Amino acid sequence: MHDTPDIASIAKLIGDHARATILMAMMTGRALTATELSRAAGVSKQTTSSHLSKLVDAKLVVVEQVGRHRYFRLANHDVGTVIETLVGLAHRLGVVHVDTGPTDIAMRKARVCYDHLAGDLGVLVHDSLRQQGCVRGDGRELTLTDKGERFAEEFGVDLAALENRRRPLCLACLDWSVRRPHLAGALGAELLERFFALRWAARVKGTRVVLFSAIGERALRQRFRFRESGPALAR
Amino acid sequence: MHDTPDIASIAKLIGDHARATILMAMMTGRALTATELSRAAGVSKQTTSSHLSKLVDAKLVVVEQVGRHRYFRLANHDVGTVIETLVGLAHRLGVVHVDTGPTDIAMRKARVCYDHLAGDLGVLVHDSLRQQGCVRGDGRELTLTDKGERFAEEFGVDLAALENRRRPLCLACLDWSVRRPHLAGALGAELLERFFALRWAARVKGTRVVLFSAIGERALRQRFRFRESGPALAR
DNA sequence: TGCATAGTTCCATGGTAGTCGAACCATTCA
DNA sequence: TGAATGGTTCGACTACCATGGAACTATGCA
Repeated sequence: MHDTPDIASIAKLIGDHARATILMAMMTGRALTATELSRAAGVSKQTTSSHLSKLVDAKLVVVEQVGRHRYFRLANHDVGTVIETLVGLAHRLGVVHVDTGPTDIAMRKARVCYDHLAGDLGVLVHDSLRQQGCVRGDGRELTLTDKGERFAEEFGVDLAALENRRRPLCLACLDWSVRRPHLAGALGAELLERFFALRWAARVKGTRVVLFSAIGERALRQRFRFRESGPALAR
Repeated sequence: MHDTPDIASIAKLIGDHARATILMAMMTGRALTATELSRAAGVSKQTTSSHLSKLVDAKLVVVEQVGRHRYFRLANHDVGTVIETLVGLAHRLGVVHVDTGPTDIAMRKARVCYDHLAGDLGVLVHDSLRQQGCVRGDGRELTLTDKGERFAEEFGVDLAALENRRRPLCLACLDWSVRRPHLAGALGAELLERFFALRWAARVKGTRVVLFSAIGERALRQRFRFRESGPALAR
């Protein structure tokens, strides 16, 4: 009992305006980049970077690296609970609006992320496969189930060839516009190849946009049916 | 961003070691004098006075004047909730402020945590209720089962009255001597009241110790039977 | 390849806030 | 009335730390 929990050091971290705003912005559950957070907090990137490293050191926040982006989010539910009770105590309401990404609608809908499909449709594919029990897994690495193997083969993917490569077959890649995972890895890349081969979609030259034809999108949505509503939200 | 609840200024107040210790000392629910608090926090009276006036200004703490004494206590239950969640988070993160001092055996055995029972016996009550299927739940919030309701009514708790309050009925509060949860929330507080009413136990004046009589402890252990291995105590 | 962007580190600066000594006021009690 | 105790105010010292400018690394894109 003389081992008093050090609530002061935690509270001190929250007790700075910039950091509090950063944490509040993360309360949406979405992962945000340092730049977005710096805008939200209204301080420079250097300052934000310093704040974020403190929050990460204290394990209040975790970070996930995707290319040159680093996505930050609350480390666990307890952190959210603390913020929540603090907000309750402050008995006021307010939501921080953060500008998330480009306004290019086509980019948001479907684009290339390295070599696989990202954007709304990429997320749809991922969610569909997960919901149908084709892939499983909590973290970044996903496992392809038996059902998933059958699905892939039916779709014309040569799994044996893919497995020969060193590359992981299935990975969850965090989408920067939707902030929810889409399918990466060897299989993710191969699926995109199939979409092109089937003439469902084509790349728009000079950009990363993937343009689906009306027929192609309909075919995609049919193949990757999504039986409703709340896709288990990324945490 | 300018209308967001100002959680930073609140957290900043808690984010100082002396003030955090003061607030923790008040978690017993007792009103304490400035001098007592200065001893608890280990700072001078002037410093304590300055801290207290800040806490009062911010309405986290209220003061009651009695003669030349001024009794300070937490302003309301929300403040206690914030501290409680912070303690929970601190433990999850494993940050404890080690303060060398005599280990008071009585405190470890049974003490008041804000307004409910903590210590070995508090943990025993929690574990018993859980093992008998009276409460369920993984996180901080627990649910009272039908069986639990019957148990509480039999024990003389007026559940209907408790449910009328805003306060959550059952919460798991992490014990910082035993590192295991005990029962908090409205029911936790009410149970402690019953223990006092039944004359099983009494508070030791001026401390947070709850002293059970031999008869009282036997009665408690009988009522909250705990089948199987004793509480695995580290240390 | 060259350019733009994301993000970090280093550093100087200025403000804020925790601390206690000393003096002061208020209450109680002998 | 004087002494003791509870508690606050004032002022000075000090340490911490949030901040952004500048320079730097790394990644992605055309």
